[in-house]
Amino acid sequence: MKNFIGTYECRIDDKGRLKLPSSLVKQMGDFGGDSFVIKRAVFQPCLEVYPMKGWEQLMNKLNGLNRFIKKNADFIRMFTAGVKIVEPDNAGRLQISKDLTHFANLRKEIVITSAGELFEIWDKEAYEKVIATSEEEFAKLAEEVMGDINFEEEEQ
Amino acid sequence: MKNFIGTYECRIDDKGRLKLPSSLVKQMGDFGGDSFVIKRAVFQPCLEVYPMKGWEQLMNKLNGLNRFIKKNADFIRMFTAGVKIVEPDNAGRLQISKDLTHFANLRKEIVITSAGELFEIWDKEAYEKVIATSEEEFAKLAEEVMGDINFEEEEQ
DNA sequence: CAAAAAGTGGGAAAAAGTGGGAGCTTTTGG
DNA sequence: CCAAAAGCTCCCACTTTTTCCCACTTTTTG
Repeated sequence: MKNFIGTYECRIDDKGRLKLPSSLVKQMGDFGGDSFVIKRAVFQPCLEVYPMKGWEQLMNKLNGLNRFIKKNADFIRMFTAGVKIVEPDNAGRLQISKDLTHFANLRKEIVITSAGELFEIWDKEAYEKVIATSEEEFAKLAEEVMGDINFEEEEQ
Repeated sequence: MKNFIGTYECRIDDKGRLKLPSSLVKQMGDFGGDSFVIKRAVFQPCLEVYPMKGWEQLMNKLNGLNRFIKKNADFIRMFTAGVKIVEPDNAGRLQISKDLTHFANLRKEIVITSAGELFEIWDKEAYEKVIATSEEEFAKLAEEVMGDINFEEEEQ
């Protein structure tokens, strides 16, 4: 499965159009189809953009959940709240709807950061704040998250 | 896996292009492919350059993480902060983007230092400062980091 | 010392980024 | 239910930045 690579700085114009860096536009072309899904992120005040295909796979997983269990139904409803389909215009811009802009606190300066099969859209200020989290915290995270991964079994 | 060897001094021109020492360019050729990933280092104000192949292996590991666990998502974001794809032009220069230049405080004089499967790019002044760290501290580090490694069972 | 390699600089073409108008659709408020 | 306003889309044109290429200077090597 393809992955997005890169962090980019860009901006939103007065009409709410986010100019995607052309490198990202090129990468998006590799995902087959112009359509993408944009939605609120779960843990942070930012937006997530999924290639349609990846989104469908994710939804298939969600649909496997038993909706007769209340918390499953609740989760699905919340997870899919505010989902929109978008596609870049021919100048490589994404129209971001008002409610999403508001949710993620997007102003002029934006940071786009890739995260594997999706990318995130941040207000620059908020992004830098999150990234500037203390080194100790990152070190701790690194150990917790990566500590179990075995780097020996490199299958080149 | 190949490793980079050496420390080099070089400079950035007015257009933000970093001339790589030709010895390094030769080494880079051995990593298969012209593409490299350049990113912010996490613990130091310098940049790191990965051969694309090594980067992809690393990212494959990260992509195995479950992003519905918050600390995983946070870790991925922090680790991939400031990532860009670069490749040397045919004069052996790397274009360093504005934001990365700013992050690492790069001015004219640069030091490149290899660190195994990646190399680091430092502003010369900052580098000298870090290196000037007291010898005792280095000695202590050496014990902590290398003390447990068994040098006997080297295969090949 | 000559020739080759390494390092530097700059200009022009191409690509990326920016802005705005016109018209259609949706929402809001009376 | 209608009118006005706001939101969105599509299109075109202009400005800025980046990329690519070429040519010159400096250093190294035999």
